[in-house]
Order: sequence, then C-alpha cells, then structure tokens
Amino acid sequence: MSEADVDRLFQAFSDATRRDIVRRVTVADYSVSGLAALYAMSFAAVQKHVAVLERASLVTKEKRGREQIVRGNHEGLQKARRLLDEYEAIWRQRVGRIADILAEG
Amino acid sequence: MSEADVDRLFQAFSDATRRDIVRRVTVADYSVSGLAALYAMSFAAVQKHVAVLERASLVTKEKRGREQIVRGNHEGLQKARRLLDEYEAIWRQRVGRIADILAEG
DNA sequence: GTATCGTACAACCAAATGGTTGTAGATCAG
DNA sequence: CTGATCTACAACCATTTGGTTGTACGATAC
Repeated sequence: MSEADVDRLFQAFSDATRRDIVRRVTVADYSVSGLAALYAMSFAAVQKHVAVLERASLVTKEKRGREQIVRGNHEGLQKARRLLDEYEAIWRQRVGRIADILAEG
Repeated sequence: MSEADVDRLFQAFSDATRRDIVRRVTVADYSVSGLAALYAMSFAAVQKHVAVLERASLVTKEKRGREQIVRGNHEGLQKARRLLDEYEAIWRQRVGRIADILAEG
C-alpha cells in the first residue's frame, strides 16, 4: 500500500457523513439514493462521499438494475486497523525501552 | 469525543509527513526545528503539521529553554484505534447474523 | 412510446489545506 | 550588549474539499 493509499484511507474516515455511511452499509445494503435520503444534502454530494469511500477501498458498488448498491468493504477497514496497530507497536517498544532503563538504574 | 474531534484525529493521520512525525516523536524527542531539518519543506510548514497533530491529541509540546520539545501522545492514538475497533465490531455482528441465517436455512 | 427513477458527471463556488515568505519575540552564546 | 537560534504568527498563494445546480443517459413502470 502506497503512502497515497494511506492518505486516502484516513482522509476518507475524516468526515462524519462518510463514517456514518460506512456504518450503515456495513449493517445493511443501500442504494446511493437510499443513502442520499438519510442526509440533509444533495444526491450529488452523497454520491461524491461514496466515491471517496470507494477510492479508499472502504466501500464497493454493485449495479442492480438501475440502482447501484453500496456495501461495506472489510479490506479497507482492516488496512486502517493494521496501520494503527503498527503505531501502537512502536509505542510498546518505547515503553519497553524505558522499562529496561529503569530496571538497569 | 465529538464528531469534530474524530474528524481532526483522522484528518491528522491523512498526511504522510504527519504520520512520519508521529513515528519519530514516539521513538525519540525532537524539537520543532529538529523535525524541520528532516523534511524538504520550510520550518513554518513543519510547525503547522505539528500544530495539526497537537490539536488532534497525537502529540504534545513542552518548552525547554528556547526549544519546544515534541513528544508522541498515546491518548490520540488509542482513541483512533478504539474507533476502528468499533467499526470492526459492527462487521463481526454482521458476519454473525449472516452465519445465523445460514444456520437456520 | 413516454414519463419517471437512479445514476453519472460537469461546472461552479466558498472554505479549508498545504505550502511559501517575512516579521517579531525569547532565549542562549560570546 | 550583540548576534545567532528557536519559535510563533501573519499574510499570501495554489490546490483540494465539500457543497451546489444542471444536464444527460440507461433502466423501469405505465
């Protein structure tokens, strides 16, 4: 995963509407217009949010008749979690070093 | 934590320079100018990145003489991880429901 | 066929973002 | 005291972001 991919991933999570979309489509299927009905903004605005989530691999779209069904994509979420886990690991290493120093002294 | 706080948190993570700063200051102490020396951009630009990280609770600053020491702040990182864990939990619930339906059928 | 629905996409706009330079205030070294 | 260093912050600029409206087109309903 490139740095640009990571940028897209966290940037996608940095908007409350998009986080809400991710939650909704993980629980149930929604068409784009079904999602748009939930928010106080235009259809086109929601469409753009979905596109941002799609580029970040947090959501997939599947055509069904004239509708486009949006579904949660576990892949993107897992990537984000693994990344934060790496930072956590760096922290634990630091804490470990400090503990070692205290043990020596 | 407000939605705006979450916005700030993920937005702070959505830039490669800022992610690198977080890694660095978790491992060792850096002054702002010490960090600035690492990147091909102006001091002021790095200063702004540090400010973004500070508002997101991913970093703290502490004055030491004329320097400002930047340190990693575990609090923000933990918050981010917990948030992603919530999304993961929603996923597991979904997978569980599907498994139940399959078991019934 | 015609009207409607769901979607895509372009054009536009205001505000935020990520960068710059320049100025000014503290603090430290000599 | 003087000069160098570290930081803060304002002003500015180009690009991106998050929103809007309008247009066009495929799929569905009647």
